[in-house]
Amino acid sequence: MSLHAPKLAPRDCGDCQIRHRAVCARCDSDELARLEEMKYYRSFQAGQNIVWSADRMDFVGSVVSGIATLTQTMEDGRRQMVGLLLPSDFVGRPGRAIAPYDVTAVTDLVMCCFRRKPFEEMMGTTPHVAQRLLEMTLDELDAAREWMLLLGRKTAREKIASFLTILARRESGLKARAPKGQITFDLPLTREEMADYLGLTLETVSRQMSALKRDGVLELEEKRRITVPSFDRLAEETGDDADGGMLA
Amino acid sequence: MSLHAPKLAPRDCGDCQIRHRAVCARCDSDELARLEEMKYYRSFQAGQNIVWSADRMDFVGSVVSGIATLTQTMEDGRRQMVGLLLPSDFVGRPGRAIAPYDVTAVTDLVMCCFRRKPFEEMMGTTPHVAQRLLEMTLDELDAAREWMLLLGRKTAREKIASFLTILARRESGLKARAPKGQITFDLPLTREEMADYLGLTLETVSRQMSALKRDGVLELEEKRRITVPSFDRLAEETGDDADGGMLA
DNA sequence: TCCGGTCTTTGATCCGGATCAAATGAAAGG
DNA sequence: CCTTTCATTTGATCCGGATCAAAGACCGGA
Repeated sequence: MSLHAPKLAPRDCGDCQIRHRAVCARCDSDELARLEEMKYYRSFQAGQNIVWSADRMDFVGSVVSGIATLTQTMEDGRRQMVGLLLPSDFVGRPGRAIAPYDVTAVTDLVMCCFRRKPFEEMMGTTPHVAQRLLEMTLDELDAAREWMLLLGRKTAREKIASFLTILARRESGLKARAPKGQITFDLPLTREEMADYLGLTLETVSRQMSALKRDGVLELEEKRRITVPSFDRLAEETGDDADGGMLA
Repeated sequence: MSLHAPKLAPRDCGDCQIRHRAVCARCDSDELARLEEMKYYRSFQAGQNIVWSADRMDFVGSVVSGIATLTQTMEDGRRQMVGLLLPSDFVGRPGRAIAPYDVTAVTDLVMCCFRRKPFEEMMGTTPHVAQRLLEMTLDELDAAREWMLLLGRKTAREKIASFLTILARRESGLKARAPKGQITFDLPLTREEMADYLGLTLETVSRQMSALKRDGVLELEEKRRITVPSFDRLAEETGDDADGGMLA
């Protein structure tokens, strides 16, 4: 709930870059200045809920650091993660007050926010901001549909491999289509959270991780730190065609 | 491929209403006239492919009559439907030339189309069109995420019930939240297509339909014509909370 | 009317992943 | 250092839905 002032001068700080890239790649300096005035920071603790399903969500923004998830839950407690927010990802629904899912910080998290109403007003006067948001939403929709294929048709092993492929790709340079060679990265999620993302149980996730390790597809120094000796070898396990799945 | 002239005067025809509702709820008459000039019609036969995955898609538009599907396919033939297009639904990706899925007519189909390029240009000059498209895309995204919950966590019986609930709701007045009493409608899809939508096999779909019939949740006069004696009874089977799942 | 094809139902069996259960490991606090 | 707690691994068993197989049901065409 607390509002945090940026720690660096606006024009220099990395956060602004992120905000700028996420929201508008083409703002002129006037618009940039208006965005600059509007923005504020919010911090959340690991495990803290940011928005509850069916609650009002009066801001939009992007993740500066940390990880957040979008989840849907059934009455009896069955959960399905429907989105994973990594640094530079955008959250929020311009034009929508109510989110149909929970947003939760899974690690300590800092977000760069804009109040929804004034942001929407700016959207009405600067057409390319609306177009940029449309682009981002289409990207999310593509990702969601790719995920539907995973949830509906892939085996447990393919699901794990697909998930790790996305993380590995993200780690080795933003959006690099098919990274080469060895990649090391941290797992941001517990086995249970991975299970919720992949439509599995935590035991199955654990077993399949062990199996992939046994088969030399990955190495686990610590439980949450992964090395993939060969990205291509991992990608073969996803069931996607060779050029690599998550095409946007 | 053929272009079809509208059968009625533009201002009177039902197609225009559909197009108008789908694309822009707030056009003034100048913009309406521009849209009117741009639009054309295309017909497709049942089973015909409209766009292939990874092919260019040089138009956007809305379904006038008939049913189309969006599907993703893995190399080995596993298929997952990622969208179902009913009359008045919008298709197309302004700003995107390439679709990452197949679009297929499952019945004979008529679409009201606009060429993508000029449509995009109009989007740039009339901000509320971009906003309208953003709204529609957010709706699709919500639906996709709801579907992720279904694919990842629901039982076969719940999947079928959820699917029928959507059709029943759609049948009894567009977007009516929770229709009352008895509803009769046609199944637009074969058992196999339903299976591809729900992440099941056609045998499981058939068995669960039989089970729901045996339990009095639905009646099957013909194989593809369904009567739901009580919408609420059906909704109970979906696993969603009482107010009815697919909240937008 | 019969025939061939497609869609659908139903039965029998199998298997991948869920469930139940227990042990191990690793970090946090007294 | 020991206890507590939580994440993870691993084992044993079960079950829902997949797979394999066969038999209707329906339709259009000869």
